[in-house]
Amino acid sequence: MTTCGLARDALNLLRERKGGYDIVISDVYMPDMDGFKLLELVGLEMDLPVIMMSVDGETSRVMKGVQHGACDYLLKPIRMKELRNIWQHVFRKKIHEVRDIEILEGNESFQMTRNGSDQYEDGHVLCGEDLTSINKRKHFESKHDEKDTGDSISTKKARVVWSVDLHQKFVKAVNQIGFDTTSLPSFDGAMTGSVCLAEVGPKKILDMMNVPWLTRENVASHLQKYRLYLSRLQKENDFKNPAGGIKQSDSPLRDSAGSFGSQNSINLQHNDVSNGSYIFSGSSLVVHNGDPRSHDSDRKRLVSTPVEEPKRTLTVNVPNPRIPRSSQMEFGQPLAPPQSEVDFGALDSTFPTKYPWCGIQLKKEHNPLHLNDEFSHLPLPGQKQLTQADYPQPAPAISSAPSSTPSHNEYRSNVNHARSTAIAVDSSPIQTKTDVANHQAVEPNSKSTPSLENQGFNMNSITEFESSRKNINLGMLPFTTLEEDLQVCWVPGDCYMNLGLQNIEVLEYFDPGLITDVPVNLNDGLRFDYEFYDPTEYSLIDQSLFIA
DNA sequence: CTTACAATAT
DNA sequence: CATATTGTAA
Repeated sequence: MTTCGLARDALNLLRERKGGYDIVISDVYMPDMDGFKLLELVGLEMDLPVIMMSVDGETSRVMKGVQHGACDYLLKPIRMKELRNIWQHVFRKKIHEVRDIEILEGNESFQMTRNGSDQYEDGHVLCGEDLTSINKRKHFESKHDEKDTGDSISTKKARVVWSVDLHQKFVKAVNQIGFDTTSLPSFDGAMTGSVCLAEVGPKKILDMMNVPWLTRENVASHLQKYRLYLSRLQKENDFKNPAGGIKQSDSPLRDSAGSFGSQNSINLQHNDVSNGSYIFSGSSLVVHNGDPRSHDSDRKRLVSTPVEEPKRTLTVNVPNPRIPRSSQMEFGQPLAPPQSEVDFGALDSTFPTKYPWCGIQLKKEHNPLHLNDEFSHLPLPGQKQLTQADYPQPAPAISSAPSSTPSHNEYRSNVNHARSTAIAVDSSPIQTKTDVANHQAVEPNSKSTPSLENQGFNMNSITEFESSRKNINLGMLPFTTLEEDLQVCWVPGDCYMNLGLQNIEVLEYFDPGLITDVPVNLNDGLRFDYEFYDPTEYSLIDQSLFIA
């Protein structure tokens, strides 16, 4: 990527190296030339997509840009999201040229540029930046205006997204390693598991995963998170059956792992490139009876959980001092074949069974399972991120595909909230009723057109989500005793990633009819990664492109 | 403003 | 390599 302070310079570069650049991003206001003039010249002399940007969002100006041939007009505090989408312009163009090729690498290729045969994709940015407007946009920008923008963007290391897909690989690797080393997974014995884990290191995992661009650090970081997650799960389990419960806990864990595997299979392959986005439909499928609202289920789960064991929650706070990491042990159980889709099935089965009870308290035993499930979810959360973002397209498909695969939702939303919830929860007792009311109000929409709404996404919903959960809980358990409340809180923590399990439970919970209310929440949850695709942008993109 | 994630430092 | 800290994004 090349940045220029003056339009003339940019023009000269473009003329010198025709073919050396793929896209031009220009500010409307530049010291030496009007952005529209540049746009015009570029349009006349070369066939490059030009994107205009400015702090000025006045329609007349935007229109002018478009009329002069700009393929996009970005308002200045430009966000990564928007930048992620500009590659589309290049892509579209290239497609015509039959130069597809690596496009695919997509994600990163776009900004980082890989020099490959193609020279590179450079965009050159001309701009006088007015960073001023920007919020955080940073110091870097302040320094050298123009360059900074471009540089900062390109420079920044792309964050790894740990899509479901990726996470699956990760889990698989962990399990395999554990498996091999221990060699005898046969028992549930936590010990074994723990041992295995101990042996598992980022390096090995990285090797196993076989994902080229991933670094050891990435894996290490994720592993850290994963372990935390595990420990958390363990804690919960411990509480549940501190002494005897062992069995249950173990098995469940395994299941969870397996579930992941299953999901993987389901996932799309596009992912590799970058999409992690959609992937896991599997879980969702399991969850709902047909409804696409995967999220809902999660939340529901929360609800259910509370029901399950209220008392403990209290204790929870002071949970077992037990070995913190012990949790891993369970985890270690990887023994169970990772791939097992079976687990999934199991889940499903559970679902029905639970269903019946739904009424109120399903409980306990399942919990452990749930936890596991949750685990699996972990991976999902990250999806949005940059890297993946680029590729996108599939997402839309999801929406379209609705009937068949309502499932694709993303877990991630759930994940994030979990903790917050916990906190919030405490307070919740009081609020509960009110929340519920609100929640319901919202719901209506979702119900009417679940799929649509999903697409529509609810970006904001986070808060709503949480509230919704609470509501649900409340709704479910009007009485919620203090204890219950506590549980609620507790659960959330666990939740981190849970989807499937929660979903299941939720369903049960809901089935009774609560569902009607609940559903709304679910929809919200669905929102997907949608964000990537702006509706507008989306339109821009030709689906055909992807298809190709 | 908070939470959660991934990166980076220790 | 594990854990703690930091920086960001939602």
